[in-house]
Amino acid sequence: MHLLREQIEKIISLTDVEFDYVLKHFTVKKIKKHQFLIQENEMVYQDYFVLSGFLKSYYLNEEGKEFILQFANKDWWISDYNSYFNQIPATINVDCFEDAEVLCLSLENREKICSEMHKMEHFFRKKSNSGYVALQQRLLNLLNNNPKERYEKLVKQYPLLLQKVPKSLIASYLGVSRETLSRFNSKVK
Amino acid sequence: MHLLREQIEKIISLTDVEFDYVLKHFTVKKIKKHQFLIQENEMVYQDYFVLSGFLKSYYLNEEGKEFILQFANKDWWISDYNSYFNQIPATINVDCFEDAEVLCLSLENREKICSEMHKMEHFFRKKSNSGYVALQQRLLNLLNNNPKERYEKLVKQYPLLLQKVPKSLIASYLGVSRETLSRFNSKVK
DNA sequence: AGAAATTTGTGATTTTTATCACATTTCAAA
DNA sequence: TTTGAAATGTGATAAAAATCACAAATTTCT
Repeated sequence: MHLLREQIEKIISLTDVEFDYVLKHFTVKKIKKHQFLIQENEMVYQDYFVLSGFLKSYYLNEEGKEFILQFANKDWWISDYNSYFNQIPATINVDCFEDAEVLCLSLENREKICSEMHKMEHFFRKKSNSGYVALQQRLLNLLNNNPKERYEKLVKQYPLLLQKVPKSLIASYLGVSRETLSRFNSKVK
Repeated sequence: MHLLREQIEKIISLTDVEFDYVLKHFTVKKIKKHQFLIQENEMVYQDYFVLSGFLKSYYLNEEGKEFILQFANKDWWISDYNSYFNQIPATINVDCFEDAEVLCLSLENREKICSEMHKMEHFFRKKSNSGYVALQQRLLNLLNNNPKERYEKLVKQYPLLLQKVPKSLIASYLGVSRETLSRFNSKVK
């Protein structure tokens, strides 16, 4: 079954016709490594559903230091949601670090299918609720745990991430310097 | 106009009859200072919309250290959303630090009005989206800025909060020790 | 395959912030 | 109004993590 349909049907059920109709509101895009989907200061017209590959969203501060907001592979959504929802220029970047294929959903199309299909509005509400809860967990983890504990939790939760993603990016996701993170591996008690 | 209606009508419009119907799904509750709305390990049956007073949600770690997730006064919603949405025991606490009056919305009633009124599902989706974006901003602020910068941003964004809320709670919201935060006031060069 | 670029590991040092200790002030309740 | 409890300020010290510097390893590109 289509990856997107699988995700949607975890929350609501759709007939073939309905799913085809939903899918018609997406466009497909292929991106190569190092290519940008979203760049700072530009408008954000799409939310992206990842079919394959690996992407990241990140903020670049004044000194050029990178802070990872999110990684996304198969079955994840990624965008600059502040810019997308509020139609203001992006403050974060989204780029590809492993050739990817994504489905693009414009804000107009999102609102269109939400207003035409109550079920789909329900789906997106549920997704948003889950996203909120997940972000809150991450915030709490950041406040409550020290870098080593955060790293260990991440390893436990997403062991495969460590294979795919350079350590320096993991560090910037966890809010630690790459050197500090590197020392955790050697000093494994 | 009713405080809740005002908030809802910023996103959708309701007739008097419709609003009354929505409101019927809430119950009113008055709480006194130091009273709990949600306690760790207990089930969370309600989401709370604040009519007046001041509440906070926080996580208590093993050593008894408190991490503030959220403050809430008039016009804000507060709960343990992970527990509420997923019907699992609470991991955070919500208590009152200034006598308050809240509207309580059970998960069943929330889902009921969402399924009966497409408009209300739309409202809650939009609220959830905004909440997600706000949390993401806070996360980024935490990753990117040092304690002093975080404090200054907070003062700028919510100047009145500083009057109402003890400094030690502000510190724990910002993820800093109260001593470090206290030194910012003196050393305002 | 070989060169160049990127990523990673590790020591030495500095900086930042937490922690501990205690005095002072403010607040709340009897 | 007194009395105890909370909250706040501040110094001294300790601990954690960042930064800097450079070598080694790995990946990527041609």
